[in-house]
Amino acid sequence: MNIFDQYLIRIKKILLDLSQKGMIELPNELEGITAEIPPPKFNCDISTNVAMVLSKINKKSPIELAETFVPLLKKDDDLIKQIDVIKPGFINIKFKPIFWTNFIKEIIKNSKTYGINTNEKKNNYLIEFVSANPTGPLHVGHCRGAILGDVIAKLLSFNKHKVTKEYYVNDYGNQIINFTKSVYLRVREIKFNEPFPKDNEDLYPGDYLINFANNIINSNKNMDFENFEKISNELTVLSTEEALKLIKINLNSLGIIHDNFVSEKKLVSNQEVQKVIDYLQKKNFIYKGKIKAPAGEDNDNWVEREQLLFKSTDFGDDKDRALQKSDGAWTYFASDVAYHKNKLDRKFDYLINILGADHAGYIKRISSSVEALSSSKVKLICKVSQLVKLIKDKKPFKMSKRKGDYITVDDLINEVGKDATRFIMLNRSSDAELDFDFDSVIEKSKDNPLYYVQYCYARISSIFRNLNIDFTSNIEIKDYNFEYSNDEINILKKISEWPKCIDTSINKLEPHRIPVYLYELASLFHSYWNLGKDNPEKRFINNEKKIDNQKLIFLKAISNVVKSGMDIVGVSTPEKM
RNA sequence: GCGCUUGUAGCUCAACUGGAUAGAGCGCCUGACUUCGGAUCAGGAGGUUCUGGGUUCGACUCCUAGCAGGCGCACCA
Repeated sequence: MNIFDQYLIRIKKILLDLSQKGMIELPNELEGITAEIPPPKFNCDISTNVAMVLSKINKKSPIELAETFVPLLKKDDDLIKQIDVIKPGFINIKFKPIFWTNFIKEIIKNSKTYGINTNEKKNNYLIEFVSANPTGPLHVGHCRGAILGDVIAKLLSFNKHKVTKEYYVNDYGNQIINFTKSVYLRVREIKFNEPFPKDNEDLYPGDYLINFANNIINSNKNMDFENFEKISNELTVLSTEEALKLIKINLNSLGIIHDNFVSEKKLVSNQEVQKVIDYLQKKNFIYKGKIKAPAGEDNDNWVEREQLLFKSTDFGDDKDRALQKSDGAWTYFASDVAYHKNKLDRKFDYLINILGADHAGYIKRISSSVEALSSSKVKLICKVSQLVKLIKDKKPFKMSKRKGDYITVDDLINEVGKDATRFIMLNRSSDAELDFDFDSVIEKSKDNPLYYVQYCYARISSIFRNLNIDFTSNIEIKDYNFEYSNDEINILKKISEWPKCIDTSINKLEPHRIPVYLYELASLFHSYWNLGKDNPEKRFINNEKKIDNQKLIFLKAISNVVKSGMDIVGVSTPEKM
């Protein structure tokens, strides 16, 4: 029920008809022709650029061309009140009120599916996000990408695509060795009273390691904690398990649940890395060579080494990338290539990765590897979530792991709450840096757009409460013999944009459009609500304490869309606030 | 030095895959509560969309050359 698509299809049909009759020239592709939402000032419901797009190829002025389309559009369509041709060549369509009665009838009947693009092919998606190192709790920096990934997944699911949410666990490599050592030293601190070396930069200083150590000691009474060499493998497993447990709790408090956790270590031990290297070697994407130092930096201690390299420059990367360290261990990149081979083997239609801004430089090489592995058949879509700039006391707040003064997901949820965190982190484009003003979010929560949208839903719910009508049940209206006023049609128009909003959000993977849309819808609703102050006719509940059918489903239609939208964002819609 | 990315009202941000006279919130000014919930609403002021060129019927959007901020540029992950 996307009215813009419906009319676009109708327009294209008219064009093909005309072209068959030889009355018009068409380009090979009709892509540029659109049915759009007109700016509010034009007092129309749908506009199309068809005449302007076709003007050149037909050697006619857009206005002239538009005039020939108008009667054809009007023909056999008695829902159209008026069609205007405006300045540059737009064709503006205005519907009769009965159109909107039909419209609301349709979307109430299909309230569960309204907004879903039913014409679109349904695909199988894999989305990898968060994938933070299993060395400690999540902090605010992880939050934005986590929410971005989760909402993209929700969006795709809403549109009936199949989605698998995955977390890649980097439980292999130097970081993990350092992490395990750190846990071990905390164990020694507890058991043998040896102070933890605070000044060693390789170690993880956070106090949470004390908890990890305690948990490990308590549940492994028979372990020989005296001898690190003996227990290091087991301790690594136990330590990363502790960290993952904490990370999962953090994710949960954000409302995020992954379907799979894929272990890097397992990929290595299953020889999957070795296999993928062999595979790429056969395809000539791997050679032994040296990497040059980057220009313009102090490279005094740069050592050129001959090592195994992947030819990512074949795909536009600025240098080839190392796969193996000098001690023979695989680089992070090598096992990630194996991981992506693993993804490809599972036959998804699309692979999506959500990365933090600090890993943006990594995109070229990993997407190169996917191209090489899939013979360019599968494209890896990488979405970067830009940094969150924390503001505290009106000043930027720098997090420092070493000092331990960083804000964790826990802190954030406790102070701001899950819903506000999700809504605010999502309320703007992920391409732009985000100012997250801690104080203003906490203190002046009234200014929070989340509450503005929730309040709209709560107000509608309060009407149902006052009328003793079950808000959550479906409403059946038999008599649709009514027409909506201009104020109401304004809101219905906004509701008609909902499927378009979903479409664009998915096609561009820009979920921030959802909260932005919801805010606009809520704003129209609040305006309408306040009209009732001066004009009792505009109130929902009349003097007899009853409500007209047309107003009842009008409210229902609005609340349905708000609910769908808030579900996608992953925040609650309380009936009372 | 190179790569990626951002630059829109005083501040924080939108702008529907290139559409029309660029929109919101905050802040500032003026107004609306014996109300279906004021966590709301109505109105006002505020713009050379960083700069210069180009493509186009049409550019905040695309190309190009700059400027400014952010991120990255080892065998870290």
